[in-house]
Amino acid sequence: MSESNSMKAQQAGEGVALALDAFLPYRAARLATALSRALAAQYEQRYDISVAEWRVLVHLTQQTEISVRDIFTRVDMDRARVTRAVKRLAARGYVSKLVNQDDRRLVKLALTTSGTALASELSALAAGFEAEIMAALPDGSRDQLMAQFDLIEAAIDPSRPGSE
Amino acid sequence: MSESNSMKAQQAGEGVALALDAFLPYRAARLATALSRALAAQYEQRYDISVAEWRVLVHLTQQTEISVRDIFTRVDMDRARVTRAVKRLAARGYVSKLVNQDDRRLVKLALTTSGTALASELSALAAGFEAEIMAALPDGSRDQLMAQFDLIEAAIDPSRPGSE
DNA sequence: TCATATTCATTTCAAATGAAATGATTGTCA
DNA sequence: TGACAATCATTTCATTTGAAATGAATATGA
Repeated sequence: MSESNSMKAQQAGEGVALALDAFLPYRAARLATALSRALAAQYEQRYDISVAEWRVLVHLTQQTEISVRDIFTRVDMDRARVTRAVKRLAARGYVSKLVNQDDRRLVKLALTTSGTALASELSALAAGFEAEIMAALPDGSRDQLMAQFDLIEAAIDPSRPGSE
Repeated sequence: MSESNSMKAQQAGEGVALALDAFLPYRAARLATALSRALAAQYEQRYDISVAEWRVLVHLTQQTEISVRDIFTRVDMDRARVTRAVKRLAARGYVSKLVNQDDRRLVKLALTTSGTALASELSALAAGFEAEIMAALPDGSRDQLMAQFDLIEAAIDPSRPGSE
C-alpha cells in the first residue's frame, strides 16, 4: 500500500520469476490447508476429534472389518498415523479392534454403535460444509474438479490411477 | 481382491455414507501432498532445501527487501516456520538479513547472488515439473483450476479474497 | 520340515510443527 | 512527555509427524 510496486523482476538471473500464486503445487497446498482448517474448526473442539481420526471414522463408514493397512493405503496417511488414530478411537469406544483369526497379524476394525452415531453426525456436518462451498461455484464444478484431480494424480504417479 | 465388496452400506445410521474419494477437502489434501512429494523429490536431496525454504526463496524472487511478516502472510506458513527457513537460508549464504532502519523491529530480506542463482534453478525445475503435469490436462485447465481455487478460498474465508 | 523372507501393527526416536511466551521496538493517547 | 498497547522476530515447549526398528505371524522354497 505504501510503496508502489515499481520494482518487480530485479532479480531472477536467467530464469523467469515463478509466480507462486499461479503455481499448482503451492495453490493446491494452500487450498488443502484452508479447507482442512475450516472443516476442522467445525468438529475439532466440538467432538474432540483430529483430522486423522475423522478420516478413519469416515472410512469405516464405508468399509468395515478392515485392517490398519487397508486404511492407510487408501486414505493417504502412514501406518503410524492410522495406528494412533485407531488407538485413540478405540480408547474412547468408537471403534472395536479385534484380531483377525484368519490371519492373526491383521487387525479387524469396525465402528461401535456410538462410533456409528458419531460418524453419521460428522458425515452430515462434512456434507453440509462441502455443499456450502460448492454452492459458490458454477454447476458441474465438483465433477470437473474431481476429474481434474484424477488426471493430475495419474500424471504424477502413473502406477496409482484407479488401480484398486 | 479376495473378498467381493458385497457389503457396503451396512453401517451409517441415518446419515448417508460420505464418499471420501469424492469429498473435496480430502481430495484437495491428497492432491496437495502428492504434488508436494513429487516436486520435493526433485530438489530436496539434490539441493538440500526444504519445502518451507523453497517457498521463501521463490517468494524473494518476486519481492525483495521484505520482512518475515510479509512472507508468512502471503505464503501460508506461520511465523516460526518462516523464521526457521530464513535462518537456514541465511546460514548457507542464500539470503541476506538486515535490520530495517525505518522500523527496527522489521527484518529486511533479500537474495544474495548465490541465492538468486539457486532460486533460478529451482524455478526452472518447478516450472518444468508443473508443465509436465499440465500437459496431461486439456488446454485451459490451468486457468480453470486457478479460478476454481480462488472461488473456493473466497467461499471459505470471505475476508481474504484478493484483498491485498 | 525347517530356515529364511515377507507382511503386519506397533513402538521408538529424532525432527518438524505451531501456539504461546519473550524481548525489543514502535504506536497511541492522555 | 510518559505510560500502556500493539507489532515484530525469535525462542520455548509440548505435541505431532514419519522413517526406521521391533516383535509377532504367515508365506516361501529348499
